[in-house]
This record gives sequence, structure tokens and C-alpha cells, in this order.
Amino acid sequence: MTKHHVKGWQAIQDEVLRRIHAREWPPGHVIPNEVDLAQEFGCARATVNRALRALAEEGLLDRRRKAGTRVALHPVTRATVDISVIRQEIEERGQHYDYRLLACDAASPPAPVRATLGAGSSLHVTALHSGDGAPYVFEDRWISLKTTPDARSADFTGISANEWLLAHAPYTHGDIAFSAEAASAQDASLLNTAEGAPLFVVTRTTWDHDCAVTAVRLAYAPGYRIYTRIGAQSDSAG
Amino acid sequence: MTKHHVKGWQAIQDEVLRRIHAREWPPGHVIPNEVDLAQEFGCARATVNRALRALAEEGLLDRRRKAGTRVALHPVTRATVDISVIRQEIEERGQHYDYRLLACDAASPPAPVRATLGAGSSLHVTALHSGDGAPYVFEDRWISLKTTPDARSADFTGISANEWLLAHAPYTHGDIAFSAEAASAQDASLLNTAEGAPLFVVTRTTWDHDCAVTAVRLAYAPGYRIYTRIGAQSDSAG
DNA sequence: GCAATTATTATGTCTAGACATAATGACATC
DNA sequence: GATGTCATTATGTCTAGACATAATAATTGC
Repeated sequence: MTKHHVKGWQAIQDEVLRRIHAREWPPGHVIPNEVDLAQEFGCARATVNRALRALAEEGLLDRRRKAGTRVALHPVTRATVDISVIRQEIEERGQHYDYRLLACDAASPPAPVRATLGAGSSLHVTALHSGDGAPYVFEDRWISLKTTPDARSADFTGISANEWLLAHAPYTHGDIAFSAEAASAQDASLLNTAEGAPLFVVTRTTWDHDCAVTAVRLAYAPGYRIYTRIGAQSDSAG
Repeated sequence: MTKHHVKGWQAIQDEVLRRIHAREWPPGHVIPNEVDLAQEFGCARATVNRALRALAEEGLLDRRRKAGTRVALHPVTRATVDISVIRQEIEERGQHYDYRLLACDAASPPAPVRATLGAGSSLHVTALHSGDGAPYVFEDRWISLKTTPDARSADFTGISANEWLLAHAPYTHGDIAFSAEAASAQDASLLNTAEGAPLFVVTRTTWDHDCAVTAVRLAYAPGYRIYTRIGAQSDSAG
């Protein structure tokens, strides 16, 4: 009844969401087509399209040409995780950022890294990022000197490889993996914890078109968590 | 011949991406406005808008009314993680799904859970999901009987609480946290590992408007990883 | 000089209509 | 029965123009 006086595609999105939540349109149900909905809501089809597309991008609706739009059967919740620059991440927690370069040598990477980064010479950079003096994350990075030769002459004592690459080495895509690992002896001593302690580890490889740019392992100090939210729509539903 | 003969907003997105990667438009640079770009590309402004909006949603561009559109200074990589139903997740790995209910009792949840779920009576459901006979994830869930009274009479031996809730208890939003935890004695015996082993843990709370529906802790067997990709066709640097 | 008002500007969104594209279903053919 | 063709249908996208909105810049008033 209480029709939102809010106009626009978000109002339509809200109403569609309401019908899904209220089970008027249960999972698997094929909802009316855009033309009919446009007529019902008294708006242009493009406006309905905008609303439904947004919901489909979040995984709530399945849309297929000709087949129509249906409520997702297994609502694969699509959570978006923001991975910012480490310095920024620490400063956003209101802590003082501190960075210490541990080593920076040209070397031949171990087999698993060499498999993705290529056989060419690489730069091995290790560093520790801290917040208010407490170790925060241990960065263990390999940089391909074939794709990023400038890295050889870069000075990673003043700026972290994390940030230097951002400014100097563009990339097109990358893979990320989140996992839990037992702290190695090195991890433990740097992060001030016990060997074998469970660490949250982020492994990332970034590519510029076909060439791998860098591969990094970020081992976070115990207690680290990644938070995210799902379905944080512009609710206003009630 | 970087010019794709593909027409449409994706072609514009590709060209904008190329200019960003080629540092023709370096980070912080204010790019031409939509009207000018539309004229340059020989299309309607709405088409440029579609392309730039998509890039802004991925965090590559910062857009502000009147101020214009600029290349993001600190490109936060926005990785989207798909969290599907556990059964589906196992079956997608080509494994045979097996589910075993461990316990299902009305009880008073511990303080941390009670803080979010409320003081009302709750249902405590624990279960083990396996793939090809090997333990995959231990589900430890609390369901609010105030918001979902039907759960009391549900039979969780045949269907997991994970799936039952999806079909019977709608939710509007939720929080998720990823972390690494040491296996408790219970975790260890169920997941067939050693006590203290590093486990990947997902903690999730879902809400229907203002009322918490369920809180769950999913402890995955050692070796579990979450993979995701960034910039499959776009995205940032770092 | 400083604050309040007004003008300007770029994005945000909507409309009505059009053609493109993919997937389905029916029909016809071998 | 199996297969190929064609019409149908719903979404995907584009256009040209319009008004809304927010944030900045310019101007005015004190």
C-alpha cells in the first residue's frame, strides 16, 4: 500500500526486492517481462531494465534473453571485498603506519612462483607493514624484471613495493586467493607470534595483458579479518 | 589495431581502459566530460555514461557531479566473492556431496551470538558437509526462533539448515567476515585434522530488516581457499 | 574581508522509440 | 524419429532530447 513516493529506478528495485522477500515471487519464479512491468509501474522500459539489471548483477535475479527474468534459485551471494593499499588500510583504522624494508634482491623465484612469473630474472622484495608499532602484515613479493625493468632501480626503503607498483606498473587483471596458513618460522618472528599460528593469507598475482607483473603473498598478523556486507541495497523498504 | 570493430558501450569502456593503462590519463587526471566524449566517439551521451558508470562501479573512476570524472587515485581493488550454497560448492568441484546432522537443540546461545541474535530462544544446529567422503566444512549455526519459528519443526536431517533457510527464511542483508582460526578440539575431530591447525573460517549473520535471522560459523577443512579474479575486463592497479 | 546568494556545470536519471541478439518453440523436411 | 528452418519473444543496447541534482564558481551584500 504505502507506495514509496520516491521516484526512479531505485523505487522499482525496492518493490521488486519486496516481492522477492515477501515470497510473492518465490525462488525460481519467472517474473513479468520488462514491458509489462514498465506499464505496471508507469515508467519507460529502460527504467525497469536499469532496476532489474542492477539486481541481476548482485546475483538475485537470473536473466536470459527470450527465457525472461527469474528469481535466482540458489541466490549466490555476491560479496564485494575492497582491497586497498596497505598503508591506507592501516591509516583508516586510525593507526600510525610504519613500513620497514627487509630485503630486496634479484634472485630466481621458487618453482611455484616461477611457474606464473616466468623464468626471467625477478626481484624479491620482503617488507613488514606495521600499525602503531604492532606488526600488521608481512609482504613477500616477486616482481618480474622482464615486464617491469624499472623496479631494479627503484628504492623500496622509502615507498613500499605495494605502492610503487601502483604508480609505475599498470595492470589489466589479476587473481586473488584467500586462505589460512600456519605461520612459518619467518612469519612467526616477524609478526610476533608463535610458529604454526593460524594466519590469514592473501595471495595475489597481477597481469598486464599476457605478462605477469608481480606475485605477492601477504601474511596478516593473527586476528586479522576481512569484513564485508551483502545485500546492502539502498533499502528504505521500511 | 587496438581499435576493436565492436560497437557499443563496451568498446568505449575498452578505449577508456586503454588510455588509463597507457597513462594517457594518469591517476588523478580529470577526463573529458560525457558530452565531449560522446562527440569524440560519435555516440549518445547515455552510451558514454553507461561505460563510465561501469568503470566507476569497479572503483577505477571517481565521479562527482559538477567536479567531473577522474581516474581513481588509490584504486581499491574491488574483488567480488561468490558465496554459494555449500552443496552446490562441493558439487561444482565434481565431488559427491554428503551431509550429516550432528545436533539440533533449542538452547541459549553464548554471549557473542546472543548480542546479535537477541535474547529470545534460539535453535542450535551443527552439521558436517563432506565431499567424496572427506570432511569439507563444519557448520555451527544459531537460528532465531523469534524471527523464524518454523525452524523448530523443520527436519534438518534431510536438508541442511543452510538450504532450508534459503527456501524458508528470506533475508534482506547480512555481514560476512573471513578469518583464520586455530582448530578447536571439536573442529579438529570433525574435520579430521590436528587441534590448533589453521582453518579458514567464514562467520556470517543475516538479517531480515531489523531482526537477525541466523548466525553461522563455517569452519573449512585445511587447504580451503577462496579464489577470485579482478579486472576480468577492467579494474585497477596495485 | 567574509558570508550569503545566484549562476554554471557535469553527472544522474527518465522517456519513447528503435533495432540487435539470443534462445525458444513450432513447423516442415528428410 | 531426427534434423533443419523460421517466426516469436524477452532482454540488450542505442539514440536524442529533457529535466533533476549536487557541487563548484561567480557575484553580491554586509
